[in-house]
Amino acid sequence: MQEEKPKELTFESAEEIYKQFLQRNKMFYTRERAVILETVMSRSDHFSVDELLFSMQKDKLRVSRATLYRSLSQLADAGILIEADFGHGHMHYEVMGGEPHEHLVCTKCSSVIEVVSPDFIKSLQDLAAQEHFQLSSHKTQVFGVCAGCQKDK
Amino acid sequence: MQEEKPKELTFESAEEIYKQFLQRNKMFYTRERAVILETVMSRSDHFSVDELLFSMQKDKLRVSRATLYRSLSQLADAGILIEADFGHGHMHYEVMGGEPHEHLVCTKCSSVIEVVSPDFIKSLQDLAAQEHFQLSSHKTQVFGVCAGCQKDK
DNA sequence: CTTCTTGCAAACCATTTGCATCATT
DNA sequence: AATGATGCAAATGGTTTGCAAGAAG
Repeated sequence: MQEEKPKELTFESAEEIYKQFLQRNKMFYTRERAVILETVMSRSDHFSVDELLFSMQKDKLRVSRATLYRSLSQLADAGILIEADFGHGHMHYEVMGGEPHEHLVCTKCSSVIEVVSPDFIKSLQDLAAQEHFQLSSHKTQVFGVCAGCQKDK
Repeated sequence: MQEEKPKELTFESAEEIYKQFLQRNKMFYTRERAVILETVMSRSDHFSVDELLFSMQKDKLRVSRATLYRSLSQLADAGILIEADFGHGHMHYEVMGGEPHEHLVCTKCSSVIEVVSPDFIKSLQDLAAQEHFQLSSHKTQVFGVCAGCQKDK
């Protein structure tokens, strides 16, 4: 019994999931979609569309902004990415998998603190279960003021 | 000992808070701001800017959309309103006070379920305390799929 | 009278979309 | 071939802002 680790999503497994998702929806696995998937899977942070686009341009990988928007949204539907709205005026994405965690978003300095808290997740699940509400995988954001910003009053 | 009820915010108390807030920031308590405060305090739901604007127009209360945006944002700063982003493409507001509750937001049908859960709030507070993070008053939104939408697969 | 506000219209900005061209099956 | 995807530029839609005219202190 050693399977308690959350399944890390590799490029290969994600590619398989994506291909099946596309097939199921009668869509093609194009060059652009492959490049985007690869780039996305190489990141371990939260990124915005613009950050991703710039980093791809730096690597001479050319995709249009429109295609990037379209693909990221699909990848979220396919369960490979998580969309997170930190209230910064644009979406952020992160690769699904890894330790379940929460985002503490500072409304003053905009920083995002990741917290792993099984207790909190348990109570969140209990809350959802009570209402027969099917949680979207850790999309919960907690807003407030971080320790640093409390000092600089 | 009968003071366990959360303080309900009346128009009068809110007006006092607002006036002090304005004074502190060298701003005026104008006719428009009074009308907006009054309208806002008469609501017990979550409302969008447009909903508020339309309901005011129906009552022959004329304020520009710009002023409404400016005032609602102030009222949130003053602690009279809470801004809630349900991911519907526009902000929602609700009057501060009343039972602390959470919002379960259905990502399929866009409905918002209010849940009062002291256990959850306790664990949220614990989480914040651990990180010396000062919670913004119940601004946490929980996303998922509501019971109804799980049936209509 | 000085300072702050309002309303209007224009600006903003992230995201979406129509369409002609091109790629995948 | 037939269907779906891409890139571009234009559209969308909520929110913000510059500014001239009007209220509050």
